[in-house]
Parts: sequence; C-alpha cells; structure tokens
Amino acid sequence: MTLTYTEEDYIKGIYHLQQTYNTVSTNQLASLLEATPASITDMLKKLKAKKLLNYEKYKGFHLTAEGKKLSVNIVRRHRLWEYFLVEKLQFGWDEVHEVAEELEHITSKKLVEKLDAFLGHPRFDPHGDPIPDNNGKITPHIQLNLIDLPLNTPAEICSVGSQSSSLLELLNHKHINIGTRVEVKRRFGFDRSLEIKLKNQPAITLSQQLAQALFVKTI
Amino acid sequence: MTLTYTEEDYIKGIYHLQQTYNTVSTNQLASLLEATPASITDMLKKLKAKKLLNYEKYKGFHLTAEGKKLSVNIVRRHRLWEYFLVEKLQFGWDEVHEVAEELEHITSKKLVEKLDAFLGHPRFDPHGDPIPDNNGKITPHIQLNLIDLPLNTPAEICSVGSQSSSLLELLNHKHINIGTRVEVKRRFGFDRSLEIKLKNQPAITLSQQLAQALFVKTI
DNA sequence: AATAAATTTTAGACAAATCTAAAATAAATT
DNA sequence: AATTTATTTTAGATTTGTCTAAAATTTATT
Repeated sequence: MTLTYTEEDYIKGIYHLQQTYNTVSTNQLASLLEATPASITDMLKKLKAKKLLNYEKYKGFHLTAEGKKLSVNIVRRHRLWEYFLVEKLQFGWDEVHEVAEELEHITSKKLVEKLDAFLGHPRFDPHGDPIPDNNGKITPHIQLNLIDLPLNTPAEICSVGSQSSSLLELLNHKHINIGTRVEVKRRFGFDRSLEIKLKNQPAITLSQQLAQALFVKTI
Repeated sequence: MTLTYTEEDYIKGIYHLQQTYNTVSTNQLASLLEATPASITDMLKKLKAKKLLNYEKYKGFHLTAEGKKLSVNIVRRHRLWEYFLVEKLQFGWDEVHEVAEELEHITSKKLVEKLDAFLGHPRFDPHGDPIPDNNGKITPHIQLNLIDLPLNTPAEICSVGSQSSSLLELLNHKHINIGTRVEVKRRFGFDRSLEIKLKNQPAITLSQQLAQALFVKTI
C-alpha cells in the first residue's frame, strides 16, 4: 500500500484525534489539518476506497486496522527522527517538529530500521511520547499528571500536554525540560497552584494551567 | 525562492547534464528524468518564468546563476545524506542513492547545517564526489585514473566510475574501499592488468576493467 | 414538532504535473 | 534545394489535491 504524503498526513491526523475521540468528525480533522471541510470530505472518500477508513457520510469516521497500522508506522518514523534531531544533531526539543513532519514521509524500511538501530532502539521521543516498535507495539506510558503527583514524591517530567510554543517558552524560562526531576512541596487550594522543587534549586510556583500540561513518572 | 520537489528534480537534472554539455536539450533531460519531452517543455516554461533557466524554444537551455546556486544546494544535501547513510547508518554505498533522492528535498537550513557539523564537514561523499560547502563552493577533485597512477606512488581511492552492484561486490571481495591506500607495483602490457599493494597486505592483481573503474588521488 | 443553527457533502472550478497525439521547427539526407 | 527524419512544442485530456458556494443533513432551540 503506497500512500501520498497528503494521505499520510490525513491518516496520521485521524490517528491522533482517535487517541481522544472514539469517532472523528469532518470539522475536527479540518481544524487539525488547516483545510476546509470540503477538502476533508474529498479525501475521506479516497481513504475509504483504499479501505483505510470506516466512513459513512454524515456519521463520522475512524481508521480500519490497516489504516491504524500505517498510521502507527508514520508516528514511529516521526518520533525516531525527533529523537535523532535532538540526540544527534543537538536540536532543541521545541525545534524538531516541523522537520520531523517532512522526514516522517520517507518510508524506506531499511532506512527506518537502520536509524532505529543507530539510535539504540529508543522507546520514548524527546517529548516523552512512546516510539512504536517495528511491529507497531507501543510501550504504555504510566504517566501521572503533575497536578496529581503526591507530595514529596520524586518524579521526572516525561511529557507535555501540548506543543504550543507559548508553553515551551514558559518551560524554557523556568528551566523545566523532559527528564527534569521534580517534587511537589505544597498545594494551594485557592487557585490550585503548586509549589515544586527542582533538584538543587529553590522552590518555585506553578499555576494550575501549567501543572496540568505536565506529565511525570515517579522514580 | 521555494521550489516543489519536482522543480528541484528538474534543476538538479539540468545541473548534472550541464557538467558534460554546455547547453542541454529537451530530449536529454526527458531521458534522464524518464518523462516525455512534452512534460519537459511544460516545466521549462515554469522554470524560465522563475528565472532559474535561460531558455529559448527549440534552442536548448541552461541554468541561470540563481538556478545553479539552488541546484548546488540540492547536490550538497544529497551528498551529505549519502555520507550520513554510509558512515552512520552502515548502508552500503550502492544502496544510498534512492533514499538520498528523498532526503535531499528537505530544505531546512538548520537541519543541513547541523547535519554537516555532526558529520564533521565531510568534503567528499561515499562515491568520492565532492560535497559543496554552505556557500556552494566545491573542492575540485584532482582525480587520476588508477590505470594512470605512476609506479610506487602512494595514493588513496577516492571515487568509482560506476555504481553497479557487480563492481561493489568485487571491491568488497578485494577489501577495496573509498579511502583505501594503494600503490601500483607493476604494469603488465599484455592485458593491461596491474599489480598493486594495499597497506600491510600482499600484492594483488587488478584487471584493466577494474583499474579503469577506480579513481585515486596521490597523498 | 417546527424552525434555526451547525455540520457535512456536493457541484464545479482551479493549479500542478503529467500524458498522448498532432503540429511546428530544425537537422540530416538524398 | 527539396525532402525525409528527428526534435521540440502545442493542444487538449487526466489525476491529485485544493478551494468556494450552494445544497443536504443533522443537531439544537424555541
């Protein structure tokens, strides 16, 4: 099954929306891909004809097993390249997305497997998201929202809930990164803000909004 | 100036043909790109409109300074990726071309510069072809056919005249690679074969056909 | 339940890149 | 020099992916 770059973008978009919604709507996908609903409908027909999509008009849609398998593989390539860009080429983790969007479309199996081996078969990308393995298997991530982390429990930032540049800017300012060690010291009920401590640093305050955008795993 | 992948393929093709022919013809390019002459003509008009091409109909064509600059940059990206694939991902040098054809279209300046630095600013790709630097400057290659190398002159294999897998197989068998040090010890007029020595190894014989497929530079 | 609002689809147009077949031009041959 | 042959261009069609505007359908509201 050979897909155009555009078809790949569509099924990847649907895959991501399906992580949150059982069934995806035309407008949701239009908004994610920044295209008009009319364009989405056109492509849905093509993907249905290729048996990658279960779709009845006006009824929403979701990927078939085959569609999902292909999507997972695109996600695999995307995250492997992100890992490469950060670990080998010294990109910042907030700079890699656009370039990985292009690299992910190169489908050579040999390339992907050799890249994976070169990188040491990493299981999480620089944002903390799991990298599907060659069979599409995804290491489940036992993530806790920072807002739910018990007091005085050492943990490590392992993923962020959004990739907006405003969030990344704020995290850079506060010197918080994937891998940063944190402990929650206090909770303030009034505004649900947290006082946290980074290793060897004075305590700082995180707003509810920020804490909810951060995921941790205990260590 | 943003080019589509297809436009990039066209100007890269023209660039390569210009290395041999002063002015390029529609049929030459059609044959190189495996497209019909009609398609070539269509694209020539677009490239002329973008001022990348000097073209008068029925009169052949060649790149403008701007077109050449862009082409050299594509060649730079292609050869950097080939170097990466061979040196880092352990591809064989006969396997890299197709994948590099895809990777070369990713234009991110940051990516290319960081890749170049990661690779240690290599000046020649795995086939011995020069990699243009960031300003488009190409290290001229003073290559000598192995058959013309004077006796007892230390030299280094720097390029091969063909990328056929049968040649690669033979070179692998004889443990000859890009970078291998050689000296010609004897020449046999009867069949124009050579006796050569690789560093710390007993002398071996190369046929005329093989020697002519190898290029060296003295060291 | 009828109407208004939102969502989704269709119809028709357009740009990019390609093709085939026919016409125009240039080059080669008699 | 006239004619044949080869090359190149044009004309018109096709595919992919996109759009706008209008129509169809579903959902929400009075």
